[in-house]
Amino acid sequence: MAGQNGTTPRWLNPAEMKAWRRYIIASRRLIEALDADLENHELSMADYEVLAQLSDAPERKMRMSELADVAMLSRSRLSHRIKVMEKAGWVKREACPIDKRGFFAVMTAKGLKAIVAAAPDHVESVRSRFIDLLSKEDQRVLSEIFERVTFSLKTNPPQE
Amino acid sequence: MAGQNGTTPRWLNPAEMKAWRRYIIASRRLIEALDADLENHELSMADYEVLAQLSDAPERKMRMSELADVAMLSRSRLSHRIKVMEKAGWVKREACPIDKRGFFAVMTAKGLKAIVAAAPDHVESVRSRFIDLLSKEDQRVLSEIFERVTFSLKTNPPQE
DNA sequence: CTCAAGTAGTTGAAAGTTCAACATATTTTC
DNA sequence: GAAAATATGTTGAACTTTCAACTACTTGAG
Repeated sequence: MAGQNGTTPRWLNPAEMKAWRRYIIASRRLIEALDADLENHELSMADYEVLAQLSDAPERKMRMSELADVAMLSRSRLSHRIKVMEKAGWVKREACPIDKRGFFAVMTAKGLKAIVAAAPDHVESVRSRFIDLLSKEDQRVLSEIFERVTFSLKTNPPQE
Repeated sequence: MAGQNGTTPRWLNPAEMKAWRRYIIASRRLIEALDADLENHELSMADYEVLAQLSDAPERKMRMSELADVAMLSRSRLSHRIKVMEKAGWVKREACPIDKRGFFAVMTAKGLKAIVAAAPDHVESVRSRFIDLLSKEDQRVLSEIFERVTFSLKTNPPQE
């Protein structure tokens, strides 16, 4: 765990504080904006991610737990969400014949249509609000930074 | 608004895609980890932010709507949250004598104790999971990037 | 002064998320 | 090959967040 011991805290100096606050605040606003942009297609970012992952999967279907992993949702959350998306007609469930515990989420034609309609706008949104603001060098630095962050989290995961 | 016109979409090239996905995925995991670290103090990031802002305010009190702004919460959400935090004994509400519509959220001694207890751990958590992974140059680049993002969002806000 | 418009904040209901418990099936172990 | 341990996925309840409506007050125009 982080901190927790009795040593004096290593507070952030001004440059560190600036980097941290700008990053965290801008990121929240960015996500908000991307979400708002997607609203035109009646999709949340999470729903978009689910559909995008399905559209890339072989036969446009994927086991629930794998889908939960790649879309970074808890199983429970995915299960609830798929129920809603099923009602909207974007996906359906299909029992797995090999593992009788398992289910596939399968994208429907309507779901495909929805993601195909949303994708260009979403990409344009990501581009104009983020990617286009980065130089090639910025892209490189950013990739490296967040690769390090991910690696470090893997090495030192929270909680037990 | 982004996209929405009939031109062919400017898809992301591999380097752009890598930068984007690493950033967005690592950021989500980072937030998760920071939240998990805070759980030892029975605080969410949002509650932490509210208490931190209050502890910096004159007399440790702030008008509801200002607090909502600086903590990046909707008024409604803050209102609900303050109700819970009041029950926990961290804050109380106080009517504003000048503007009779208004209320202050005021931090209690117990609230101060909670944030003072949590802050060192939280800072250590931010440090070890993020700041310590950045060189001075990384910090600088990051600050600039996200300053641009914020500026661009201000210039070109979502929705209407 | 008075009325219209705007601002502060709360509320309850709806929607979304988390949590723990559960049913069912598979895998492992002895 | 049975029993124990694990894995898949769902469920309902509790909690959180959003949304739209609302009250009460302030401000500004004429």
